[in-house]
Amino acid sequence: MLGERDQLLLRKLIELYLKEGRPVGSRTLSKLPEINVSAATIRNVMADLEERGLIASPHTSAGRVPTARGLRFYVDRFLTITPLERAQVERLSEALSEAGEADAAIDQASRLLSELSGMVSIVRLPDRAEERVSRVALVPLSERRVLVVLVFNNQEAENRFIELARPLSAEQLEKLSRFFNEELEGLTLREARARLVTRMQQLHADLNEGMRRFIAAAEGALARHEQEGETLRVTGKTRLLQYEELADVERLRELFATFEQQRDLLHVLDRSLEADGVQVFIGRESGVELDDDCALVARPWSMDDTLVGALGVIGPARMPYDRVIPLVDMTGRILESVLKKHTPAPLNE
Amino acid sequence: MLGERDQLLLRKLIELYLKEGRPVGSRTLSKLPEINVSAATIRNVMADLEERGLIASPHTSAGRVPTARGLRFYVDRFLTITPLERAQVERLSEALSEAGEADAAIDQASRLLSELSGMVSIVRLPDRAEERVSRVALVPLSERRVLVVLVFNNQEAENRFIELARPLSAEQLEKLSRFFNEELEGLTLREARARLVTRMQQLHADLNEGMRRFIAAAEGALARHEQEGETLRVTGKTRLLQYEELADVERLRELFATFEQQRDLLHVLDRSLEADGVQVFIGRESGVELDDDCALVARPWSMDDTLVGALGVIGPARMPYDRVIPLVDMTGRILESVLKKHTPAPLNE
DNA sequence: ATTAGCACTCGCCACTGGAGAGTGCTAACC
DNA sequence: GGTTAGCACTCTCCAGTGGCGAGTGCTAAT
Repeated sequence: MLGERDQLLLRKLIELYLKEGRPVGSRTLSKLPEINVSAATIRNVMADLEERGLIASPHTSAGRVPTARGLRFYVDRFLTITPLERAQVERLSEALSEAGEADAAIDQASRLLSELSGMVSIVRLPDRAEERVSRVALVPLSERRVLVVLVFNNQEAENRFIELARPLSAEQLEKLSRFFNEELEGLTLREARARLVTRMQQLHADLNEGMRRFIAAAEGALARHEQEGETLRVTGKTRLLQYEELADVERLRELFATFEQQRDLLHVLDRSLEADGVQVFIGRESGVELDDDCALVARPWSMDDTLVGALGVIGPARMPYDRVIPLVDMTGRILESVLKKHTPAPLNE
Repeated sequence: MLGERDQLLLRKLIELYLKEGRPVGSRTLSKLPEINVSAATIRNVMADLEERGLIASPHTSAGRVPTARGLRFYVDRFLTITPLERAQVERLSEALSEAGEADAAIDQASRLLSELSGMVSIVRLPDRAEERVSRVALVPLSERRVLVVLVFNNQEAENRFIELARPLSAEQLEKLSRFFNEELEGLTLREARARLVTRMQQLHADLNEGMRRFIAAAEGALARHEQEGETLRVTGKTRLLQYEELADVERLRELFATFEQQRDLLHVLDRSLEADGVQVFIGRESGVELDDDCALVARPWSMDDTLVGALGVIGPARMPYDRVIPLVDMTGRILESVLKKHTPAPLNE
């Protein structure tokens, strides 16, 4: 176990390091008002802390720097979180409510998260293929062109254009429209597609050529989304340039490569889904190819009590956790509350 | 005027520089098979070229490097353009046609432009507020919620959700739908908004409270787009990290800042609208805060014979112009042809 | 007009030595 | 026995040095 004094020293060392970004020496620490022992004593303590893997010295004569493990210890035991400033909370609320669609709200969340933290934000998007269709509308545009509007959860819509081999009459469209709404409502995109395929076979006799073709085309249009699969939004990569500890082109390149390779990032975010509330991953802890002096602060978010995504920021391990953690938390909360606003309600027809 | 031999030397120097990226010395040039004069003579010529501002030496003993002006001269006089490889053309065609909506096609163009050139691509988007509404559809979602679908040029659609203070009947919606389609078809978003305001006043007596409110809400929803104003898409910033000549964090930061500040970029792109065909801006020529060793290759693009945007790439001034120019040109052409595919046609109702 | 020759300049690199910061160890102290 | 002062040691950082290679400008000869 760590003694009282050892903990105090570790804490002060880390706080200084977070503030200054440079290795902290025994002399510097000994001058702090809270600390009444001499530099020599501190050196002894430091040797202990180093042995336990909590701090390390970059080289023989350069003071100590907290290791990932040290930072972990700090975050778990010492950190006191400053509540978010009201101005920031209001800014977040406003920006997210103003955005009309869910997608726009998520976009705003990502942008603000990056701006307010000064780091890179990552947001895992809900899988559109898992959202439930609440309404389908067919809009005839010309003889041979129809717009299919898919509405999800009554709060988000997607458009698909369909080119017809031959014209459809207004009645046929009307019939198709009823068909789609009856068959697909409440299904996920994935299920909807499967249903269309099945029904096409069952109803083969009842449908004429044109309608069959249309349904087939619609099924193809539904499929489009699956391959797109943009499931992660990364915003503000540029901001990393301003951190001295990363001011190395080679390093930056690696980091950026990690961002492009979204697979790894997804994996970490998935891990953050396991717990609720904000989680902090420091250095390699995350399992990603993240440098030991990078950290990720993430939080899952849900729609209608189902986890659908996660959001967070990535930055240097030396970040102001006391401000970043509440920021991520609050952004998640606000996003959730905004997306909850429009719960599906029955349609009066 | 430059003599025959001087031009040959300038040309060879630039070609070597473009290939190797290092300053080119007189000895190196003298060894080329095309060149039958000695290094000393070349040195004399070089002194002349330097006086004319076509080349410069980074320092006393480092060979010569073309200046922005020299590159300009090269591009205008010497450059022979390699036609684009068929594989690339096909890749572009396919990717752009597959994308259903215009927006997605533009997105693809931007992505591919960046990927194939290995540099940053920029695309100026058509101003949505200037596109013509071809159809408006109202989709009731619940008692108090309606989805408004705006279709532009029959090939792109946008969704707006409207929250009603009080429910509207199916007949009222039907009436509103006819009203919108009759009033707004063929107008730009901007005009449409103005029209709504005028008509509201004229028809005040004929409309009931609920319908008035709805129209007012619709007018507000139309307005939303104007403030958004994302008019520029920049893709592939990360790629700049790989160029040695920019391998300096300070430099990169400045460049990235230029990209964020879209105003300047827009300005250059606007200049490229003046001429038709591909244009090359080298260094400060562009008027942007671009480093002297950056260049922009851009081309306007149009829909239905009206200029609506521009697209291009930004990269180091030392770029393979012979490949980049046809790439930008072809991407523009293909984009235009894809967007032309669906010309508005009368609706059979 | 062209060329060979030569002194000169400059960037690059490896090496050097001194200053500053911080450590570990030891011996003295309370 | 924990704490402290003292001291030798180590390492980074920086400025200065000198040799090497590349390339130039000038001059004198062709």
